Amino acid sequence: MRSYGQYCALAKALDVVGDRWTLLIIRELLIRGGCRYTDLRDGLPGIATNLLADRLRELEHHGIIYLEDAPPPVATTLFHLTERGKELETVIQKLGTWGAPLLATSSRGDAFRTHWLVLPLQHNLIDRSPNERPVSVEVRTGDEILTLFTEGGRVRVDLGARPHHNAVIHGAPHLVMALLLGKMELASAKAAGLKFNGDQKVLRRIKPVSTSVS
Amino acid sequence: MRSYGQYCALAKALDVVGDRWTLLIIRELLIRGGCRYTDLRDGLPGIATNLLADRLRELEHHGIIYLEDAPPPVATTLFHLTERGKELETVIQKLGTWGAPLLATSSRGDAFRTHWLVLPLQHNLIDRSPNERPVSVEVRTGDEILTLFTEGGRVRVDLGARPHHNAVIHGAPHLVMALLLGKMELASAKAAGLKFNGDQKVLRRIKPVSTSVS
DNA sequence: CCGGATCCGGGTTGATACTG
DNA sequence: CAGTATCAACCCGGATCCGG
Repeated sequence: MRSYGQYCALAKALDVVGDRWTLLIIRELLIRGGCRYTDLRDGLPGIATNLLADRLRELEHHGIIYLEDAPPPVATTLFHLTERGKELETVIQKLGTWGAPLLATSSRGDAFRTHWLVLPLQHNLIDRSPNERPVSVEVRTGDEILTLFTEGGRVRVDLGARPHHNAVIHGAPHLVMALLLGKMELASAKAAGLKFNGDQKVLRRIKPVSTSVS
Repeated sequence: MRSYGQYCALAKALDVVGDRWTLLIIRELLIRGGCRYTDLRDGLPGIATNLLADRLRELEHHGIIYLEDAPPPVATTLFHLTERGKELETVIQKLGTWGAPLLATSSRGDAFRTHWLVLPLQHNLIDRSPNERPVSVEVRTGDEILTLFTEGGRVRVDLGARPHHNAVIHGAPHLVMALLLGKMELASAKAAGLKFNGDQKVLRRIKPVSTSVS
């Protein structure tokens, strides 16, 4: 992208991360940590492969990501965020919070990846009973499985299943989000097709930070 | 901009404000309030007039701005942010904070407008002695004049001069910012060409929030 | 299969000129 | 003052190809 050429911090930030796809690439790296080229392409449906290669080059040049030559058995290069790159998490969180209301009117043809739920869930959920024993919830939606678990008053969200969990939520992404973010009661969500098994007390314990939307 | 087509709040936000120039237009409206078309063009050096017209149309369509037909004496249309548009201030503040370190290595040919300093100053300065009588500082840099004044523990930054002020700072933008944001001592700033007249105590009273950069 | 590079058609941007 | 019109240059998306 051509530089705005303005002596302004916002313009300078956009010179680096204002390109199309750039912030979405950083979203992927924030969620998943080190990624292979193909992992990124899978998490960014619609991106052209030459654009992904271009963006990764620019991001490395700007010190936002670095490349790791993974040792054998994998023998591939992994892309990681630098510390400077990780500092973009607050930017992405604010943009996501602002954009969350737009999901309500989302078109049905939208692509979806389960791991996209990690950041909004992690930013909005807290453990209301941090002194009781830890609990975890398995979330089955889309093509992958997420696990929510309490940890030090916070709620961590990880990709993949765990051997133990106190409850399982299974259903369409918007129903899962509406239930967990307190926009819908369990009964309504079930009526809309969501399935819930296990201890319902976890829903009173894992709650959104406030009445916030995203 | 073509939609990313992803069921993700970040992608939806970028569908609306991810276009080139869009966030800079919102910056202008945040700083100055209602603007005429020409005000916006002047505050966005480098933008093509057809792009400005396109972006304003899209922003109105998305409910980020609205048009006001200013009554005579001015008899022109003014562009305003809606409440939804004003909610982007936190996004812009985070992006600006992230981008602030990039100003250090800024090229000398960058365009500059004095009012671009309003948001970074207002976000980073507080009144360390909110119970004493209010003070104000006139800042002369670039082509316009700013006035800083304490108000309820905060520091407000407005465009234009005031009849009364306790001190005047006059010099290059980067020196003004370095002094006010605590990155440079007054003596060093003066040695670099900054001029300071009036009560130096205001510099111990109007201070950056922390050691933050932007 | 992985990590791209190359090519091409179409859409977007930027500069300038022009108009009500 | 507030845009529209025009057009060249650039960028994007999709497809294909290629070396490890």
